[in-house]
Amino acid sequence: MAREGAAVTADNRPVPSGVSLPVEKPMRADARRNHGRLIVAAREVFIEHGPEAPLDDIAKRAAVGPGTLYRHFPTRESLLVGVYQDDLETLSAQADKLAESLPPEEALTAWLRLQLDYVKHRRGFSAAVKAIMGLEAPAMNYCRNLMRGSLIRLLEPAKAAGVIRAGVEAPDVLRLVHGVAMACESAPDDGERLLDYVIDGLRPRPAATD
Amino acid sequence: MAREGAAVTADNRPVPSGVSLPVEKPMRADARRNHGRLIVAAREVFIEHGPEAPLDDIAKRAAVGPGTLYRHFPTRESLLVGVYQDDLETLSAQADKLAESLPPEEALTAWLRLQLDYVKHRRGFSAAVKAIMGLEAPAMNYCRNLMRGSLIRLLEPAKAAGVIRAGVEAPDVLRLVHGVAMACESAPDDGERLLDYVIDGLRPRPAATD
DNA sequence: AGTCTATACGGAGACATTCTCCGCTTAGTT
DNA sequence: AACTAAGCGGAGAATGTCTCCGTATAGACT
Repeated sequence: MAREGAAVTADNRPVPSGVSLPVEKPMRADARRNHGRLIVAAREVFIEHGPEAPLDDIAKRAAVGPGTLYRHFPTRESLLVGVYQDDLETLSAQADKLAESLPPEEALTAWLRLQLDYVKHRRGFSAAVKAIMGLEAPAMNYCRNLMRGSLIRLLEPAKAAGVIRAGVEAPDVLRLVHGVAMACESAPDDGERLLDYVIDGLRPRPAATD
Repeated sequence: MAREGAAVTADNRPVPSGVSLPVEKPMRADARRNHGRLIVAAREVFIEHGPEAPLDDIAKRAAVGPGTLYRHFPTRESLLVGVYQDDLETLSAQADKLAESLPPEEALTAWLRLQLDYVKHRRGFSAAVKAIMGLEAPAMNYCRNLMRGSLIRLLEPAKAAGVIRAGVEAPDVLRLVHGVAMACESAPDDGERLLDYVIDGLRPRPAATD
C-alpha cells in the first residue's frame, strides 16, 4: 500500500507534486481501512483470476459488502486503476533506490527490466488498464507523471554517461517499454532481447554489437 | 471476408500452408453464410462499442439467433479471434502488394505503419486479443504464422538491402511493432516516432541521424 | 420432383454478474 | 453522552451470458 502522505485526495492518494487539488475532507478511518483492503484484495483476485474476475468476489475477500466496493470504486475500471496506481507507487520508489545504488546504465536497464517483470506477473492486467486510459483520465495522468518523474531521474544520468542519446524523451521510453512488456507477456523469455533492441535504438551513435 | 480457398477447416478458414489438418466436412451453405455475417457484424460492433460489447447485439446485427452465434463462436474470445484472424488475412495480403510495388525499406516500413493504423482504429481490441493468446491457441498460432510469413517476405529484401541487420528474427519484429502499436493506441501521433526508434534499433551498424 | 436425414437455426428461459437503493451502524465532534 | 454526517451492507432489480430442444432446411439420393 501507499504510505500516508501529507497532501492526499479524497481517496487518500498522494497528490502529484506540483498539482494542487482543492483540499478535500480526509476520509473516515473505517473508510480508509476499507479502501486499503479493497486494493489489496483486488490485486490478489486480479492476479489469480485475471482482470475479469467477479467484483463481488473481491468484496468478499476484502470482507466488505458489495455496496462498499461500489462506493469506493464505482466501476471495474476505477478498481483496476486503483490497483495499478498503487503498484506504480512501489515501482517508482524502486527507481529511486536503483538510481542511488547502481551506475547509470545498470540502474536504467534494471528498472526497465523490473517493469517487464511487473507486467509479466500480471497477465492481461496491463492490457486491461491500457484499454481504459481514456476513461479514468485524471488517475491515469497521475500515473503517467509518477512514472515520468522516476524515469527522468534515471534517464538524465544515462544521457550524461553517453548511454542514451540526447533527444530521447521519457514518455517515449515508457511507452516503448510498456509496449515490449505487453507484447512479451506470453513469451517472457524474449522480453529481455526485445528490450535490448529497443535500448539499442535509443543509444547515441556507434554502440551495439551484432 | 477471407476469400474462398482450396484447403479449409470446418470453420471455412484457409489452412496454414504446410500444415495439413484432417480434412473436415465442408459447412452447409447457410452455416457458412451465418459465419461470415457474424464476423462482419462482430467487427462493426467491436469497433463501435469496444470488445466488451454484448454478444446478443452482435447476433441481432447479424440477424441470427443467439444460439447460432454461440454455436459458431462458443465464447467471446473465439469471436474476437475470428475477427482478428479475418483482419490479419487482409493485412497479410497487403504485405504482398507492398512487397511488389515498393523498394525494400519503404515496403517494410509502410507495412509496419499499416499495423500501427490497424491497432489504432480498433481501440482496446488488440489488447483484448492479446489477453487471450493462451486460450484459443491453435487459431492464434495460425495468425502468428500468417504474419510471420508476410513479414519474412518483406524482411529478407530489407536485410539484403542493408536496412535491417542480419540476426533479426521476424517474430521479434512483430512483437516490437505490436507492442508499440498497443502502447500508442491512445497517442496515435507518437506511434510513427516510436516506430522509428524501434527500426533504428534493428538497423545494421552506422546508420541513423540525431 | 419427391423423400429423407443430418445439420443448423432460433429463441425462451435458467443462470451469473453488475450495480443501486436505503435502512442501519459508527467515527468523530461538542 | 449525545449528536450527526459519513459510511456500511445486503436485498433485489437490471443486464448480460449461455443452453436446450423443438423446428426448419440444405444437400444427398432416388
